[in-house]
Amino acid sequence: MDQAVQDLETGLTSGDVMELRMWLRLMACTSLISREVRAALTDKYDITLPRFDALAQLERSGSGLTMGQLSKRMMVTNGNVTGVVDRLVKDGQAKRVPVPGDRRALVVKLTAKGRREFSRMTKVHHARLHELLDDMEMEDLNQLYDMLGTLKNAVLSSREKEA
Amino acid sequence: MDQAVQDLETGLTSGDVMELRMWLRLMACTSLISREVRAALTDKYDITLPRFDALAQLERSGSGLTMGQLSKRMMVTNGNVTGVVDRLVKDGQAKRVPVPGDRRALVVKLTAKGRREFSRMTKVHHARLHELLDDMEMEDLNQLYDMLGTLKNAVLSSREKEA
DNA sequence: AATATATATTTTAAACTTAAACATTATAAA
DNA sequence: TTTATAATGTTTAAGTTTAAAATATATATT
Repeated sequence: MDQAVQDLETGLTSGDVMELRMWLRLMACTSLISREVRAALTDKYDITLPRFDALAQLERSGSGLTMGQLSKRMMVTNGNVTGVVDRLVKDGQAKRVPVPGDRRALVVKLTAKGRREFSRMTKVHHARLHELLDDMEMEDLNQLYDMLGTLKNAVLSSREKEA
Repeated sequence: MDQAVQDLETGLTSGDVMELRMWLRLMACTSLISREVRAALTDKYDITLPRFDALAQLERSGSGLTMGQLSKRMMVTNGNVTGVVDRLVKDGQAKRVPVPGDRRALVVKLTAKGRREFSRMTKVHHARLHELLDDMEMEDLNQLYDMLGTLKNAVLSSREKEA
């Protein structure tokens, strides 16, 4: 992005200011929706957002994910996933299965109970999201989705350049 | 948003699917940028993102914020702010000042040290954000900002309807 | 084979986060 | 005034999160 007029006070260009504003608003939106979605889930079920996210990734994966894969998809650190999966296992929603041929790795799989309960939870999750976004036009939603894609690619490509 | 064709398998409409996709991508973007910005800050300074956020809110406020106000602006719970401010105080970056006329309330203010250190940190923060968003066209950035505003308003108005 | 390096996961310590309970002070109502 | 209700902030318990260290296994090099 082009630099523009520089503010003598703050040292910020008008581009910097726009970047900052966008970033603050992005966080605000995520935080706002997160809170509502979490509340909907925890009101009805004994589940947290990270646990729900893990179940969703496992369901989507079909046949399970290694701890490392799950960590990447949840975009959290490795050690974090250990604790979340521990609790899923304790409650019988997931299980750890050894990987034949690699004794380091473990595949996490949903249990029948986990799949069943996730299916119920996901209905509540989608319903709450739908309520929250009811005022959004389909067109805006699509456009926002595309713009976020542009953003994501921009950030990813910026990271790659550094490596 | 209008309902559309309903999928018999999942019970989701095409609108639901779009809502979900947008939400997942929103979280992904926030998470992606968060991680980079946090790393930039913690590499150079002994500060965490929540603490930096608190400092930013206090700086912006001019004359300080009560615990409750800070909690609202940071969009986290009341109890959360107690701990974050505790650490700022411990490190001499902020102080709690009694409010004359209301012995329940406390105003959190930046110290000179806090202001000085925040000013240095914020440069790193903006620089990292600028690197990450360098590939974004100014026009796209503006458009994204506007769309996020639409989203924020949609969610806020949806919440109000319920109350 | 022995050594070095890399990969997969867990553990640890410190901090963050939430919801709910608690303590204190303020305001309204009887 | 006395009592009830509300507001402000802290504490607690459980869970999340990170970065860094540790453990165990796999792969590559010599």
